[in-house]
Amino acid sequence: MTVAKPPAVVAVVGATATGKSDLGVALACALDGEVVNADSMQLYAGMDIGTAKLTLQERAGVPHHLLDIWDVRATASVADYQQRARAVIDRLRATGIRPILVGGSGLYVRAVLDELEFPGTDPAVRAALESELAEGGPAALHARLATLDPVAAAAILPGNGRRVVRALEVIELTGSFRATLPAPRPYYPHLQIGLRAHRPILHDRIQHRVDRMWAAGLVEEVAVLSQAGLRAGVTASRALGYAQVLAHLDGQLDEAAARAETVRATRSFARRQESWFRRDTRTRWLEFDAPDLVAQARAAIERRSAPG
RNA sequence: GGCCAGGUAGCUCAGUUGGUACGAGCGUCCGACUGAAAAUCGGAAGGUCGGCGGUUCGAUCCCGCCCCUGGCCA
Repeated sequence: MTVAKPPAVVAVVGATATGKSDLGVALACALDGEVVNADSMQLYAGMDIGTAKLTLQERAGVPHHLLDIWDVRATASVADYQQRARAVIDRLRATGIRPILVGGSGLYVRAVLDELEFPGTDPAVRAALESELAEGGPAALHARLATLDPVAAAAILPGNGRRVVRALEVIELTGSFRATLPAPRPYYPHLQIGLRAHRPILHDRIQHRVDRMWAAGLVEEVAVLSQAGLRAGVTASRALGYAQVLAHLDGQLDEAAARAETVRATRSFARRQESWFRRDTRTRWLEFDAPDLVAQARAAIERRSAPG
């Protein structure tokens, strides 16, 4: 009687609008798996249309974990996500269920699949640094970082106030800050499948996706969330589509401009996603529109699982 | 048909009172990324300065003609 080994984690990553969610469901069905969300914005309850969250029907009976776990007013936290995602994955693997991690948030995926420990945070320290940033700009803070941790300072560009603030916060808490990602070391045995689309096609798909979001009532969704405190959330209020519609509701953009700006920003985001996942040489890239996409993915997974 | 404004990077526009375009924003391409990452920041490639002729040592900038765009007048 052999005890079944816990299944390796399969991750489906890539740029937005390449069909990750659908492939995730298909693989879950084929491999007796369940989907674990790795999309930072789908973690928010009520953000459905703008995050292209799969409907219950589209999930086809496959359990989806870690959707709708945060209130739109809450600030996102990779560390919190990491802990929750690993708890879910541990549970699934222990019962022989294949976890299919699906999402385009690079850091989130990385935080789950590989060794990565996030130093703590302190709201008071952070707030103080942020007000300093707002008043004096990033240069002064970066100069201070250079005296406290030259290595970190060298790795963070002087104009990047956001990262400089975080670095200084961590230094105040722990004495140093690691500003470069370590070489990946797997936390779980896993295979990362990347879906890829040629840029012009991807751009076209993004345009159509945004059109569909508008037709499906994104403006109304944002209006409702606005009542629920969306503006108070530093993360959710900046989400693609949501930020632009909020600007429109505030009269800063007309609706056409909000829509065009959403397309523009989403394309730009897709570029960053590709850049992130491309950097990870372990990613197994598949063409998003391959007729036998699911079969290709399964083959890759079987190869991964094969002994030797 | 006449008058006016304008034709400079893929787009929207700066600029040079004649001496190799300091261009900018956006787009495009690329990169970084450890508790906001759908965030944040950086780099690169793009121009025969509408066409033809003239003046000049030299013209994107001056002159002439032509073409195109927008507006006004007929």
